[in-house]
Amino acid sequence: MFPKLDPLLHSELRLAVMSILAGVDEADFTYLKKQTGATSGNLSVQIDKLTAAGYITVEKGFKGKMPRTTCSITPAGQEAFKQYVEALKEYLSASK
Amino acid sequence: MFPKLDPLLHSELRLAVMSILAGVDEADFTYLKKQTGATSGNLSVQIDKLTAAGYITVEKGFKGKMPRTTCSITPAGQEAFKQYVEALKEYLSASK
DNA sequence: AAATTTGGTTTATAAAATAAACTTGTTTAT
DNA sequence: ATAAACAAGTTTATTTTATAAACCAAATTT
Repeated sequence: MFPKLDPLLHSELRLAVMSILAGVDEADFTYLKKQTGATSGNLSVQIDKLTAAGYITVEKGFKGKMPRTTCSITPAGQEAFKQYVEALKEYLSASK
Repeated sequence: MFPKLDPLLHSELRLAVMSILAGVDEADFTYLKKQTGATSGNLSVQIDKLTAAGYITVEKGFKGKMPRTTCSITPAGQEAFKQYVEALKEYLSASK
């Protein structure tokens, strides 16, 4: 009746990050930070977890002389996000 | 852009419990346990938290000689659940 | 050249989820 | 009648997460 919710996605910040990345080609660290309102530390940690899970990829480069960390969602990440949304619907609609 | 998700509801088990209670008049401990597949300990703890938050009420009685714990959602709980669902939609649809 | 800002990472702390162990009483089998 | 097994939980302990605080290196501004 209640499917398991992917613990990697069932986190406010990671979900917000995935939600952003699901809709764009790529987004850099500072953009994600601004959009989510997260602290750098928290964002850094959660990006690591999503990377370790293979849900996103991170590319480190430079914009001019300043470091730039760019994140993109992977196909596996897209799929996991989709599955999570489906699973969540079961919870939200169980009351009907 | 991303509203805060009520931490009391953003928990797999508590959400499942609330989801069930949102649709019925009342449900007892064992029913909730069967439906959610949770362990007794976990369920007990999460019920306490929902009670402390004023989202549900708990009545203890007996069915024959055996103890029976009955849970019901409160108006505050209904409202919180509704708000949570609304907030969550912002996350899920951000990619559009 | 000193102070501040940018773009982060690492480490520490607080909170949550979960599991394991225990309690109280009941039913069943011997 | 008594021991064993079960029901319905609660309490305590352990593990996992989330979050914040502190730190770092390089770049920019004053």
